[in-house]
Amino acid sequence: MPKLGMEPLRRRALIDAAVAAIGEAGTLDVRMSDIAGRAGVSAALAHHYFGAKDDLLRATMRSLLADLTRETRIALARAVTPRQRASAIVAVNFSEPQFSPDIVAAWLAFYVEAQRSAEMRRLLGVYARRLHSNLTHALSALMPRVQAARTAEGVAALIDGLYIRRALKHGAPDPASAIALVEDYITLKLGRTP
Amino acid sequence: MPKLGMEPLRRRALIDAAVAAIGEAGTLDVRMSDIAGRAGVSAALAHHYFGAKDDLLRATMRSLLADLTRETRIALARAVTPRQRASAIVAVNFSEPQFSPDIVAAWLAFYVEAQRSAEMRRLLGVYARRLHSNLTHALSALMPRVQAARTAEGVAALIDGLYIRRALKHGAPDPASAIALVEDYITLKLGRTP
Amino acid sequence: MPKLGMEPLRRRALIDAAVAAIGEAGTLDVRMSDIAGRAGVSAALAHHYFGAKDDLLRATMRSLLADLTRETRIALARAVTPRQRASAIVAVNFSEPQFSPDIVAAWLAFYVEAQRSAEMRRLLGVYARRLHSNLTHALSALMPRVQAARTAEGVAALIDGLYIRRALKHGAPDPASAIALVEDYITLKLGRTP
Amino acid sequence: MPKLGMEPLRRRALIDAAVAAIGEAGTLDVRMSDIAGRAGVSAALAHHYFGAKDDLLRATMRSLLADLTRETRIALARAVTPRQRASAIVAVNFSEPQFSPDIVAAWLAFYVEAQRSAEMRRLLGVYARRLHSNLTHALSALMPRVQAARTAEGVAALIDGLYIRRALKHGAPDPASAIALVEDYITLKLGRTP
DNA sequence: AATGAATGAGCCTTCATTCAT
DNA sequence: AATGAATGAAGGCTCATTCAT
Repeated sequence: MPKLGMEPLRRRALIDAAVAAIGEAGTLDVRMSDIAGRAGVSAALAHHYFGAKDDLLRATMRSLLADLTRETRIALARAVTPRQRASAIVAVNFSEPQFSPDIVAAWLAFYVEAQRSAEMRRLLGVYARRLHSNLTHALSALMPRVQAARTAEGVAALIDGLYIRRALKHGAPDPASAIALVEDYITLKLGRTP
Repeated sequence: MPKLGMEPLRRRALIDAAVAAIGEAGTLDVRMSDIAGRAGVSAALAHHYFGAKDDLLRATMRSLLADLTRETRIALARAVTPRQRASAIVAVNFSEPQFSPDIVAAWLAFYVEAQRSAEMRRLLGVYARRLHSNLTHALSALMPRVQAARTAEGVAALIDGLYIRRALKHGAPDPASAIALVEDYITLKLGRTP
Repeated sequence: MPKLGMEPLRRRALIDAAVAAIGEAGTLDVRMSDIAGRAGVSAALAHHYFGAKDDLLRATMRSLLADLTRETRIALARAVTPRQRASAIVAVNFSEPQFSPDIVAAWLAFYVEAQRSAEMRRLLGVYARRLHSNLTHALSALMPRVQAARTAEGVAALIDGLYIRRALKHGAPDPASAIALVEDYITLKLGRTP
Repeated sequence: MPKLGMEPLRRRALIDAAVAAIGEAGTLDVRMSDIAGRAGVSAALAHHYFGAKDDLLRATMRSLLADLTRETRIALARAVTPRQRASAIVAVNFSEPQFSPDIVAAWLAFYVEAQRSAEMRRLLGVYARRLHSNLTHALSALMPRVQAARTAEGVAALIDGLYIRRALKHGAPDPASAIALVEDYITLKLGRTP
């Protein structure tokens, strides 16, 4: 009987290493051997478990999406009022580790890749629609539906903008002020103080 | 009898070709031979005029920045009131050809590269600070300086976010609705300020 | 409590799997893991029993040779007259499973490998000399020895040629017409000899 | 003006080098860098001119086929009687450089590859059909058409068989005795002494 | 007896860059 | 001024082989 059960551990380690490598480099253009090295294994093993580099990258992106989805679900479950639901969605996007420089940079790298890869585009599209849908749903209780959808777009754009600025350290928004900026926007749209 | 005065023409053609190639690919990871081919010359000539690929890329980015700077200067010169100045800055960022898909994608590509290249980071920093300064200056006539700076940050983030969403076709904002979104934000901030 | 007596079973299964894999691929360039998989075991086990890939291939070739040798011996034992002996040798080469596409393709693959491997060359040489010797011996009773040797060469060349054409499906000779072709050749040579 | 006109020279040199490398190795499994090295250039240049390894191999096979086709055409043009035409076809297949060990081994390697590559199979099929057609046509003037076709098959099989035996040095047929063997077969089928 | 785990070596391929003309 | 020719360096991927259990 050989050493057993390494596969899930290695897959996890390789995906984590990929996030770290991509986040640090700010691009998907990292070497398989770098990723593998960070995970403490050979490049050959990465290929053994994932096939080609693209497969590992796809798995990595799915992992990022899954993390965000899970965190969002948890945060939404805690929220009671519609306003709290909207705030919960915003908060998750700027919470640790989602808003850590590496994760943010990795997100940006996948965004860029989505311009070329249909699969990446599809995955990001799913996330974008869910974010929009969640926001619109929460805000619809507080304003007309059309207004809610429009506000959701503004919030989504703000989140993306703050992400890219975080990645580039332009005005390097810290989580608290990022949240404050978006909350302020929502509050203004609601037309009353929180 | 060599053709004289070709240098400026070739440099311009190569830079334009670089913008087109990068914009189409959505990344700086395009071949020198592709760029040169679009400009109708050989890759060797591109090296002759620019040295290394990095040099051509830097020149290309400077060109994008110069275009935006020039357009901004022109638009600001036309504006009379502070409110018009703010709107002018916003409008330029969403006017043709700045907000065309290729230009937007090229911007995004350079943003990403800035994570690695100090020179790119410096160039983008100059632009970011100028945008922020211009906005803050215009808005300071309409609200307290601290509020103005804060609003400028929001506007900048919105612009970046709308750019990335344009590049990815997430909600694919058209110029008019993008401008409306940002103008709405400014108007809200103004109305709430006093 | 390890299973006992598995070795001969595994070796046989692996050799059979090698023949099948090589025959299907038409080359020795098949993966150890493919061969092992066909035998229902891991690649590591194949190494355990055979050492290196080359060793397994050599054993596989010996197996093919042994099969052919055995069949030839049986067929020759049944033959009574010299003419029958010649026909028996021919018939064996085109009988099942010797002339089945996979076996034929495997033979061809080993032929090719013999250009590089001295051991393969030696093994094939033994078989070639025995074929020639058997044919010459049978035909010597019917024609002068020199003529018999020459005819044996023609028969051997025909057999090789029909094998390669079978492997490539050039004119895709079926067993019956292949035999007819070679028998016709022998008959012609016999009729002309006296 | 750069150094010009190297392309046809390099392509020719690379194809010749490929034939030599393949002929020596007895397989298509040779390194691009080996082929390029024999041609006195880098592997990168081979890719520059041919694209992928497969493309170079296809071009190499086409070259072998073209050589044989050309030689056959020349030889047929010289022949007067049908019997001479048949002999001419045979003679070409065993003439220099067609029957030189390297060329023969290269042919064999491509034969083997044809089991996997549809393109190779197609190319070889064209050649096989032309050989058969040429032979049948020549022999049809001397015997019934059905007999002629059957004899052509025998001749083709003999040629293939003698090629493979040449490649493997089994009985290592020299050109003269190879021709004699095939001519003898044709003569026997014609039913009369030459 | 048997295998999952793991890797080193090797090859194809790409591409920026240089050079001679 | 311009380019075809040419290459070195680098990265992805495959596969036989070894090892610990």
